[in-house]
Amino acid sequence: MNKVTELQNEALKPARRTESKEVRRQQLIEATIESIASNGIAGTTMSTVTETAGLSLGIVNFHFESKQKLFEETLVYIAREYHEHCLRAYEEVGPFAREKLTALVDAHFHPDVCTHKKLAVWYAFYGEGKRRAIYRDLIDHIDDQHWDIATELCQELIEHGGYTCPPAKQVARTLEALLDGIALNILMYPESYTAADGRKQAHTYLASMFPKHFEMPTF
Amino acid sequence: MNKVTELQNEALKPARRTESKEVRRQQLIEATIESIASNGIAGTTMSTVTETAGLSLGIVNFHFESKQKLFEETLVYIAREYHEHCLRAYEEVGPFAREKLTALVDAHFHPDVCTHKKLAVWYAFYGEGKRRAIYRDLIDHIDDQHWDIATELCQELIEHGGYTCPPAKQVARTLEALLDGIALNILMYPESYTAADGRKQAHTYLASMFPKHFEMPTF
Amino acid sequence: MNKVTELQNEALKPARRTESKEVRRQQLIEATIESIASNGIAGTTMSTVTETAGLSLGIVNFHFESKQKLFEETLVYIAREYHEHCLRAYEEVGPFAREKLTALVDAHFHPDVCTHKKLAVWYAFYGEGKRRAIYRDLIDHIDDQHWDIATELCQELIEHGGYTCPPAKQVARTLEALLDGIALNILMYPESYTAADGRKQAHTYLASMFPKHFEMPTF
Amino acid sequence: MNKVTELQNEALKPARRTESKEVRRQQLIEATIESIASNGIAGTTMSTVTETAGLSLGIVNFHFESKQKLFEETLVYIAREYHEHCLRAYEEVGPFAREKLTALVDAHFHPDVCTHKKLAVWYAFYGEGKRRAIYRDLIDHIDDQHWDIATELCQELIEHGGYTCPPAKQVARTLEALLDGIALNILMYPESYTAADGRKQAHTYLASMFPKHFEMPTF
DNA sequence: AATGAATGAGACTTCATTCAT
DNA sequence: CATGAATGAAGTCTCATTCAT
Repeated sequence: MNKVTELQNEALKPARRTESKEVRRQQLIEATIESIASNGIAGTTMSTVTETAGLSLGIVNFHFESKQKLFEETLVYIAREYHEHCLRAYEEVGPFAREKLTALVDAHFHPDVCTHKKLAVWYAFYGEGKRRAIYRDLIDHIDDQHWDIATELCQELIEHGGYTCPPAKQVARTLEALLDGIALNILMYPESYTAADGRKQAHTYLASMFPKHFEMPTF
Repeated sequence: MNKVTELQNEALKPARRTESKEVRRQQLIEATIESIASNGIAGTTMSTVTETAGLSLGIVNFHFESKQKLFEETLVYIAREYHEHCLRAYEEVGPFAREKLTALVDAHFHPDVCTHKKLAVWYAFYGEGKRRAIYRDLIDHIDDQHWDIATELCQELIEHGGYTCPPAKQVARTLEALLDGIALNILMYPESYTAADGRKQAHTYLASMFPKHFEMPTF
Repeated sequence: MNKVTELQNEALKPARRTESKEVRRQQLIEATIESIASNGIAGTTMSTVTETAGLSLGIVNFHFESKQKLFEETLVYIAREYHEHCLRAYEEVGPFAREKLTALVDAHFHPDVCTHKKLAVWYAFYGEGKRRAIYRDLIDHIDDQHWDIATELCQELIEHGGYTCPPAKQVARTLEALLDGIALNILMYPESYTAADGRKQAHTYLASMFPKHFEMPTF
Repeated sequence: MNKVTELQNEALKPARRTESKEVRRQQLIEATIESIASNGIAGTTMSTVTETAGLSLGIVNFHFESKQKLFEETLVYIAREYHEHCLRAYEEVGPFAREKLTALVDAHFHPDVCTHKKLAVWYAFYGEGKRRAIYRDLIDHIDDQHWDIATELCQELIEHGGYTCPPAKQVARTLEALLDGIALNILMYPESYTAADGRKQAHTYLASMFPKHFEMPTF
């Protein structure tokens, strides 16, 4: 029985009182994302999480050590999902640097990871002050790895296109910063600025830097 | 009596138990910034604020309606300071668009406004979920005005330089997003990425877009 | 089938998933003693008990009505064990009052009943306030019976030795109180004061009161 | 204004909303004693304490760091009161060892310190298992000092009376253990065994050991 | 104006008990 | 019989707000 069938069967059965530990953890993490997006970190309580999940108050401390641990695992979950999503996109397309960079940027704005909810969680943790160091350590290496890959691809493009532009490392860093800034726009102005807008803006930057490889979108 | 004279008089008098309302409010707002930067919004309490200010616990509710209001006024204070700082820079330099855009970007990274503490406050509010709408409304028009000015300046440069590039509005938006993304970097990696690094990166972007007007920094 | 045979058979069989009700109850009571000794009554939970017993959490409520009942049965178990142990000692030795009193005191300090763990349980219940009345009722008649026996033996010694001393009832009561106080010492200072020290101290009292019947220990 | 007058005036005034820190702490410690006596340690909650004190729930954590700290300070309070009470009795009477030992024993049973409530607290902490070590450390040196004083007095009596009896140290230890055992009796059987009974029993022991110095009570 | 003790709602967490498996 | 996930009441502690001083 494949996964999809399993999930369909699942839907037919009455809600099981006891789910597997992994299913419940997943359920709670998703409720946490939901709640952080709606209420912020300061406004997210054990109650908001469990009510969102439709479960009882005590269950979080049963599956997670504490609220703090739940938050950490939630951030790790989102970070890992994003990371794997991007890596997969990077690996499955090919073989040209142009294609790979496009895939990477498009992955960033893909509806699976660039949802309002998930962006809200990212920025909630960014703003967390005291705990920023903890959260940063959790996602540090992911940031680094993205930067490395982007640098490598930019380097290939620069060599191939004979561009006179800043070093690949700088271009990649600017690209990453731009993606972050765009994400903030999507988060803050969801009604007037969408993921599609963001994607177009990122492509505009690529076309500006590497005109021989990327086509400038029309405005 | 102007502000300087007032401060001088202040120094001559013994510390007054009862300061003017405005001085106290200012003092509390600065303590709030300090505390949000150190403890995050969730970790900022009336106690952390008043202890930072060296005042008594009860005083906040005397000078501000509530904690919520204190937070709002704190954000407004930072936003207004930033805004006026940028506007002044924009107005005092002249008359060329190149000069004004440089001034605007440099103002963004000026040590008065681009401190770790103040960036932390910005991003703390960005991450606040439920209250995001409130905070956004407070700073919306500031963002808009910045974008308008930047657009106008880019437009001038494009016309003057005869660039074939995306519309000025797009370039300006990308610039704004980039500045936001750079600020996040300064916030997250204060040890390895400074305001000076950020400024250089922003100038690199300008030099890439408008090579006839801006010199590419050396790397 | 007697108890020894039963235990031997037990060893030959593979560990049964379902033990007889009595074995499980015994196992849980012993785990309760262990846990109360380590964690106190306030720190003893269904989890600490079942973990100590190596069983699953839910099992207590299957074998005992409630936690409260488990506690009561645990106290009764210890009290009964102590009582039967003393009675047996009293009955098996003889026929002189001197021998019987010695046996009674020695039984009190016997390694089977005067363990740190079991003393801890006694005093845990003594300190239980609200529930003290309940627990007291459980062990009341045991205390009384001990006192009666000790009184009878002292009476015999007094008559036989022609001592001029307080009434037998008083001497017996003092002996009982002394045994309680000594037990507290063993509980509180396990490293510097052992059951053997306690036994010696009790014998010293007997030798002081009944010098013709008991030899004073040497110091 | 002496203390009594002050207290009377106090009673006439309406309950003050803000008392001095020391008064509140005292009030809360007394409520804690009350509650431990009624409910045991396991049954004593922040609610039972504050309700007994007629104050609001949050106040304990304002005056004490935690419940744990409140408990420790409560035990220290009772221990110190008892200790000072005994020392004062010992010092104020004189000059003979017989008088001093009498004073010491009588102090033990004095209505100020030998109340049912306070005994309940002592034994509640004795029975506390895991925390026993902490509490023991708090009262260790008091026990030691008592033992030292009693030993010294017994030594004097033995030398003066020319008794052939166990070493003074042993007699003193037995006396202390007896006092503990008697206290347990008072605690467990408050209706049939009073502090006066206990005092008489202790005196009986002294008269048995030192017949030339103490008169045997009549029965 | 300023202080800080007091309040009490609400947060996190624990845990006795239940019950589907 | 046994398991252990789930529940939810109750506990400890925090903290925004109030208000007597």
